[in-house]
Amino acid sequence: LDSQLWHACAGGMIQMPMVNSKVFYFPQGHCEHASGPMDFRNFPRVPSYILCRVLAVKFMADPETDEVYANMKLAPITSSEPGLEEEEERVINGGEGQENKPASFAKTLTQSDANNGGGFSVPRYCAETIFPRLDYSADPPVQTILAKDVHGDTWKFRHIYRGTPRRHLLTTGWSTFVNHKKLVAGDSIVFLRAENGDLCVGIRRAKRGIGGGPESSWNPAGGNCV
Amino acid sequence: LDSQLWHACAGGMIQMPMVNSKVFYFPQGHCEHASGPMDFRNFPRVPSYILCRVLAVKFMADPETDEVYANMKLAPITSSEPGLEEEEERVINGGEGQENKPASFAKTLTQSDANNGGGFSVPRYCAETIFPRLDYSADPPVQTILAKDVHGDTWKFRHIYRGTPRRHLLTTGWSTFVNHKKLVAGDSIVFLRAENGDLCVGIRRAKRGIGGGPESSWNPAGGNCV
DNA sequence: TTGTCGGCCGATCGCCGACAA
DNA sequence: TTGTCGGCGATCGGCCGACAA
Repeated sequence: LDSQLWHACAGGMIQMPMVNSKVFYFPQGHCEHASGPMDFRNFPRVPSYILCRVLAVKFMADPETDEVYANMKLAPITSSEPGLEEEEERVINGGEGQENKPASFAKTLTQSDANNGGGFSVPRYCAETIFPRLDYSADPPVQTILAKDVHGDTWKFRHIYRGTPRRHLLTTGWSTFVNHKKLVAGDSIVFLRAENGDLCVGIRRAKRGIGGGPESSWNPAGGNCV
Repeated sequence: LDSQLWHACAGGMIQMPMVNSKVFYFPQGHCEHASGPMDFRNFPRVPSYILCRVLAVKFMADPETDEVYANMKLAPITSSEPGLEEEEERVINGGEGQENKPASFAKTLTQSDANNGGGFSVPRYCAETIFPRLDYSADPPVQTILAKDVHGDTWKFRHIYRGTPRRHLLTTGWSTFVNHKKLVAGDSIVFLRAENGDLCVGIRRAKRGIGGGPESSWNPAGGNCV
């Protein structure tokens, strides 16, 4: 899985440590994330955190849901090990340099995007910045867009600029995508222009937690250009 | 799972031994059935067959495909055990007495049954023998039919007698059934009238073996009233 | 008796601009 | 700028009798 697309799907709040950097591993946090709350007072010999060196990082995506996650290989660091202190805070950010991140855009799906008539309302900024340039001399301006998902599968969309006032829309192909990915209002879609010019598409599922609560509507990178 | 419906789905060629009867157990046959061809010459100490007593028989159906199978508990018989010779050939036939089998009917689905317009052409014999009696004074004669599948789920069909010449058809509800069960032309459907009067419905998948061969078109009970 | 076909009608899908937030 | 709505044309599902095997 492409690291750039992975980061675009994960969102701007997610930072991944580089291989060979040092991290703290929290056994209780890992355990709770994997299988729910657990009382670690029964295991007093498990330390609350362990200093580790990152041996490997693998960017993954769930074959069913497209949700991204990572596999990391960690090794505990003995206190005598020579440190590479200056490397500790390095992170993989999807691009090489600081401002070399590829352009990407995330939008949370509205009811109209997910339910109605099978169309997707494309924010102008996304259409003009991420999508291939549209020939505005045509009437109406229209083109076919190809986008690769996290599995490398290509999706075809009809991109048209129409209506009064004019706006960008994805029409034919959009509902197929929505149905196949089982998207609902509240889920987000991510468009990304890779360095080689390819257009990529990823998704972020809305939090499905019972109750949901106000925190589930707080989206670290939702609706904003990364 | 009801033993009568199980036998109707399994077909007339399938006979199940009664509990306490004696059977021969073939290890190689069992193994090949479960996991494919195997060379038993590597295991010369495994006998080719073992005389056993049937301790239990459980009639099952795959929750996904509805295909029926059985779980049997066998115990090897020591040669010194007193035999109940007269019981050896008793089988469970789904009914109690000899001619007490419930009426059932199997039909292999045609292209028209599986693909076209969502209807099912009901052979006259099935409609008149298995289905509830239709009121032929109405014009057209029509009724709603309820049928229980192997899981106990009830399916609703519109049964109508129309056309020139007149014929029995299942219309509304049929395509839902076909899609849900993923039936294709060549699969079979079994209707059965249980002793309590309930109508039941089961399915037999067509052989999907590679090549198929002529033997896959030879259906022990297909198309015939059992 | 029943498998397949074309006709046809109604439901749904999905593209559209109007309008307003 | 863009979310939602009603309109409406195209497509599809599915019920029908005709016809022939």
